[in-house]
Amino acid sequence: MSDYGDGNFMDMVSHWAAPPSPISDVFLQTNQSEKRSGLVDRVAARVGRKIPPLRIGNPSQFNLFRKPKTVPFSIEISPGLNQSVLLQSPSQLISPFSFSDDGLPEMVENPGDNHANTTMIFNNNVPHQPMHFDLPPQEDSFAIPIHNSAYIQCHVDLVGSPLVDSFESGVADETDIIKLVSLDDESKSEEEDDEYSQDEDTYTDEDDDNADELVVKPSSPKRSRKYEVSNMMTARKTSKDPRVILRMETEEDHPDDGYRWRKYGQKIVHGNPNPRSYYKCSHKGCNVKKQVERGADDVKILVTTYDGIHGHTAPATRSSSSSGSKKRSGSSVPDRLGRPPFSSFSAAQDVRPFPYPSTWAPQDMRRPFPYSSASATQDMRPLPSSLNPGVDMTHLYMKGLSKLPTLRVNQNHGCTGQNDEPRVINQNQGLMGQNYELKTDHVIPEGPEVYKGIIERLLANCGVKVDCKNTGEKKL
DNA sequence: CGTATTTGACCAGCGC
DNA sequence: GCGCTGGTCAAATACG
Repeated sequence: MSDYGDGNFMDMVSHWAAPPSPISDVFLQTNQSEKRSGLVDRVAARVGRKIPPLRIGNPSQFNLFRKPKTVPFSIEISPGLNQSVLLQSPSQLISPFSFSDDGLPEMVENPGDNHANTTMIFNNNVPHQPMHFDLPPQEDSFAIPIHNSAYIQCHVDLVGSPLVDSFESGVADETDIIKLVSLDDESKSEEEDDEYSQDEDTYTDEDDDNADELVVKPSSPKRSRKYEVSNMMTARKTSKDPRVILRMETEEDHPDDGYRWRKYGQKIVHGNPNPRSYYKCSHKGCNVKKQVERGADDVKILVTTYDGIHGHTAPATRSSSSSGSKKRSGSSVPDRLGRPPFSSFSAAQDVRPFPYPSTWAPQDMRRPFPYSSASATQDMRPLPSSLNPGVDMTHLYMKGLSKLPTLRVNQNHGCTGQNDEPRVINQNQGLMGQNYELKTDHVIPEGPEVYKGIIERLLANCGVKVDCKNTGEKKL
């Protein structure tokens, strides 16, 4: 990817908006880029640092994302925007399948907000039509292995002055930057670059031959690529279930998402020294699976891939949801670094070098590791993350909500059992970005709701309607 | 003893 | 057909 240099947000914005394109035009037309310009400065001033640039996935980071034919789209979320924001403002979640008739997102401002607060409203009434949209130039792109996938990158910086806690009322979206990223595999991306440098017309996409597959076809020069994306519903060829990929920065190897999982396998996959763990939902009859692995280049990043939708409610108790184990994955014991059990968001930890031996190259890449990535007590890998190892999705949710003035609520709601921090909720903003009356009995979504909300809204933005009720059915 | 994890083996898909 | 790879199975093992 291009280097956004000093991390200045405007570098990214200009980079993004530079080539004339439908999306960039929209941005410019709505003057949002200008507003954001000021926003960035204000936010940066508040947090005492520059807004980090959007990160475009490093193709070498996740071998998970290598297969070119399985590239739908990618969404990256800037620091300060996490799962909770998706729940609060799902309209911010962009899908290339959710554009209006002209293929463009409709930009609006949230009402009742003095700050520039751009969200995107999509017209989902455009089924099964090829859509054209321009994407920001990608110099690093990567593939997601299954069609109908969403990719979320959540940076959760809890060190020092947590970004999400640094904002004032009503500015929940100031740094909520979502970026569509075209996906492709590393090698192909490189090839594209070469070809673009020569003659864009020479580009051919092997996926073009497959009408059933989602096609992300560059058809314009590198700096202003136009992509054609077939409808998602017809793109679903190889995946039976919707797949959502979550990327988040956390030390915990198996963050609690509210469901109980049984680990059934672990394997080293090509291109990633970190093992991938395979989990199945422990609920009887539920076929939801997930894969958890660390990024190849950045072990701070935990990549969780969910396959399918739970057709049941989450277990009543969440304490056992983390791997479902009694102790192995629990955080009540010192972690692999010998650190004390998780109790709260803590100060920064030293960044530690990742101690994989450089010469380590097992003949059989499958199971060279004597540890389980899902077992914090057994997995002795030090992780160079500064995050507290006990962060789970509920915590992320809470941290996200805490962007706005906080309100103590009944701690019985969504108690994780992992810390005693008072639960806080967003006073001013509801789940849909609407203003709420101040209430004191808001139920804080628990892990299942967080997870479900993310999944549902991801899929909803992809044009997939999901029914997560107890019927066990799902509508696609 | 029940439950969950570990891990070697196996299978299927894909590319050559 | 063969090898590679990702995904899964299931017996052994670990733990409370």
